[in-house]
Amino acid sequence: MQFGERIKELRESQGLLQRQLAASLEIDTPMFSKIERGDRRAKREQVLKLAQLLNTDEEELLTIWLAEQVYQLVENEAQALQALKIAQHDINQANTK
Amino acid sequence: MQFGERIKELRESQGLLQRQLAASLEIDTPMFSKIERGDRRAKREQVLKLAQLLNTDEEELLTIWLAEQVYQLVENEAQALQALKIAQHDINQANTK
DNA sequence: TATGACTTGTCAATATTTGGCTAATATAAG
DNA sequence: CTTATATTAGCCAAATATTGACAAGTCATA
Repeated sequence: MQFGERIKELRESQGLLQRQLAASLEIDTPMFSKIERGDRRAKREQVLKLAQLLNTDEEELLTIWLAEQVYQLVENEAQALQALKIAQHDINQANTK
Repeated sequence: MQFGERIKELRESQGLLQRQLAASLEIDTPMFSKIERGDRRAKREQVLKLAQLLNTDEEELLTIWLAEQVYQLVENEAQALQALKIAQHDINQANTK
């Protein structure tokens, strides 16, 4: 599930329009549309605001938003999986330490 | 093993100076120093050139270079591990498809 | 002290991202 | 067929981030 898809799903389930959420985020509607379609990425603070506006779990949104960025960073690298594995290991090290 | 560390290790094992590699990369010595210490990140093309200059495996360098970027992207997020897991899954999907 | 290797700090150049504006498309109602 | 509303597409400017150069600093050694 992509970030934009999820936003759209939540927005529509609550009968909200793009322009309403756009106004709350203080961006224009075309910009919001692009975020929803994955054409532009949302900023972290926008993700947090969206979680509030859509009455949904902040962590869930942050997770898929982050995952999408990681994916975009490594997607066309042959070493993507290896790199992710190393990063995972490093995070674990940092956490247990 | 960090990217910069590895570069330094390889460089020293071959008796090369920072200014020599810097010249080959067409950057100045201070810039190279920063890359080696992890203060600045190398560009992808610089990684490839370094692999050549240091007679080492291009894939190995690319892997740790990529891993470092992934790490920096997620390091201060509580959802880091979850996000990495999702990204991994998405890469696998894309690969098998 | 003098020299060579490396590091630090700051600033300008460059590239990337973000957002706004206008116009286009789509859908539905009259 | 028009009109009205929602969404999308394309383009350009503003804002931000990245990259690099330069000057000055430290450290080690002769």
